[in-house]
Amino acid sequence: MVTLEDVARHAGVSLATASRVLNGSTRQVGASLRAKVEQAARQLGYRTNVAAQTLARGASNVIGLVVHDLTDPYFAALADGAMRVAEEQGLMVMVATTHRDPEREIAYVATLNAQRVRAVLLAGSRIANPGVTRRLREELDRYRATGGRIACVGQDLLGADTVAPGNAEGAAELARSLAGLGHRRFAVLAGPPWLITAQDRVSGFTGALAGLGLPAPQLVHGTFDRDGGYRAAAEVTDATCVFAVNDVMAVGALASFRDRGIRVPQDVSVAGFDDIATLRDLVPSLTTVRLPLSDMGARALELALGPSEEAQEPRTERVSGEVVLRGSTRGLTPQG
Amino acid sequence: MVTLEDVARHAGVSLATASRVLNGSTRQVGASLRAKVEQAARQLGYRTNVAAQTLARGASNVIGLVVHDLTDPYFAALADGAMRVAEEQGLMVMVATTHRDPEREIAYVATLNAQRVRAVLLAGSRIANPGVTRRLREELDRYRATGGRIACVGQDLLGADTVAPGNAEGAAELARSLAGLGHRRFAVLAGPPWLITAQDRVSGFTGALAGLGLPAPQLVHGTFDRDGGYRAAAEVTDATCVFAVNDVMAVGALASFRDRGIRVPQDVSVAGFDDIATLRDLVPSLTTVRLPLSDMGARALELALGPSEEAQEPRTERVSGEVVLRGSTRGLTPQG
DNA sequence: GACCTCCTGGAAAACGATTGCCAATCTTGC
DNA sequence: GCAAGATTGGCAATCGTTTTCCAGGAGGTC
Repeated sequence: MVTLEDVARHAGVSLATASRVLNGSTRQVGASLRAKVEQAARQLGYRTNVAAQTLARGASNVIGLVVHDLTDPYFAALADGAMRVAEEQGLMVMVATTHRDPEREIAYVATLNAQRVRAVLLAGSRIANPGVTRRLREELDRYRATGGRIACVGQDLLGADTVAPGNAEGAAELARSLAGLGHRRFAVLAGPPWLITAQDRVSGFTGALAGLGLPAPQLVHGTFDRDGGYRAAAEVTDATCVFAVNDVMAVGALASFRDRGIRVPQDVSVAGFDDIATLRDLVPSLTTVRLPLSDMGARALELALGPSEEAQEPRTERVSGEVVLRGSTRGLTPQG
Repeated sequence: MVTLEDVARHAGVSLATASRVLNGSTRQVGASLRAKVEQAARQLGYRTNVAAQTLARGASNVIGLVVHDLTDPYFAALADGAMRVAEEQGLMVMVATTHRDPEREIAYVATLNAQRVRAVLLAGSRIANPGVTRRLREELDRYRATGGRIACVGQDLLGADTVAPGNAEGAAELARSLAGLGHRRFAVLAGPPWLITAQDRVSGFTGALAGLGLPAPQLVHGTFDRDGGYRAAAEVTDATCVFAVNDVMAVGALASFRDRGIRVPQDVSVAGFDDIATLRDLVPSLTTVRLPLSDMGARALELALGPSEEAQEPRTERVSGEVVLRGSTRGLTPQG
């Protein structure tokens, strides 16, 4: 294991000089010594020991990213955006997946705190559970107290900088668009009642329908994934249009209808949310609300790394979704 | 910033005792002191400084994972499997995405070496470029020389433990299955010529056709992603069955045919490779070769962490793919 | 030529843990 | 009741950097 001391000795300089040459420093080093050190480092195959560097500097070059599930393209896209920014800044990314277990989320924040990561990004919906949220906040506060930076993608519930997708607004806009196509009787595949992202999308959707004087939609709860959409779709009765609160659930719904011989969009229209890139080639192509996921991930990291602005209010940056009408929804004659 | 020394003082014990209580040690500590230390740690909100721990122990609790692109579900599935094992072992995962740039891959290995990660997992196809491969090997050797462990998913080209999918064999088996359906004239959307995974799948496929006495397929090269499949499909002439060397390309091919009014499978059959979970709900559902991606990622990490078996030959573990015939391919009458 | 400033190089003190060794106490077998 | 052995606690060295401070030399000004 080659250490900086080896390099210094080999180059005939002091430890301090070697350090100044090889790792950024404000101090200048004379050209001849500088060359000697660089050559010695190359010859010996020296690699900085980042642990020692982190210890000495008191700051690491790592950021932590906590997501629910990397195989969910939603989180993969967020992660991709965050990693793009991280690379630009010369930072490494430590990824933790909670698989939707809030306890694990808390534990990972503690672990990332122990790692003294520069910033923690929390992606994914908060859950409506005051006890868990309080303990997560405590853990985050502990982290923040020692200089840690935090940003979230999702709801502004943790007193941290947040990139907040316009879930309610996007769903409302979608509801109005679908109503504009002539739909009157809706069902919502609503996901888990405790998931705030799901809640917001449901309430935005139903609120907009109410605003148009339309009857309340049928709500079917279930899991937030493909199978949840599949199962929930089977319980839909008497609707011309089904809104699944995310694209992956919409895919499940499409499969469910297909398996039962119900045609989309002829017999029922289906809409989702997120506009996952991998799913854009579905047939029928999915009407949805587009979120700029990769940019949201990137933006969240930028927020976290931005100027600390001590004691200032945490910033919340709203991102609005854009309704994209595609083949999975069809227009109805006014008589429906 | 609470340090172990603060905890020790607060508990009225020595640094050594506090360390032994709070971080695993073979040494026993008496019950009363142990309780005092634990309480002090809790009260003060102590979090181990992992950088210091890593430095003192000379070993970190982090593994590095190098992938091409996290938004590609292939890599997401591999990463998911690796992270499952990592969590079981109490390790954190640092993820680096190369976006298929081999220079970045080399640079990331150097960075992960500097981080003194316990193991590096290299996922994704090697490229057929001796110069780059040599420099990557040099960097890996440097890492290995200091005790680093390495495993790959893909080709056994780096002298490291490898989980090697049976690309050639799987493609050959697929070719035989498709021939069994009556197909005689094939096209292969072959991806980039320098990508070894793509090469292997192409050669396995064409080899099997030759073995059956069938004419060589039309080869169309292109990028390894959805758009590559889309574009390559447009150049196919006179084939009853198209093999895209991965599922994502097959999705592009399906879209291309659809856009041009060519029906799948009535007018042409399409097959892919990998059996990506997110794409299982496509219509027509994709004939493909299933790889246990998540398990492969998990296995790779297990190999890397396994007993070091000094100077032993690197182990290569073969994983075979399983042909899954689905709706995107149809049987032809013997006359074709 | 004296004095001051600026610049470069090195010695040594952190940074926050782990752990080898020694000493003190407690068991245990006789 | 005592020696030998087993436990337990603490001191201090160590891990590989960064960075503060100090010393010496070069260059500039009066």
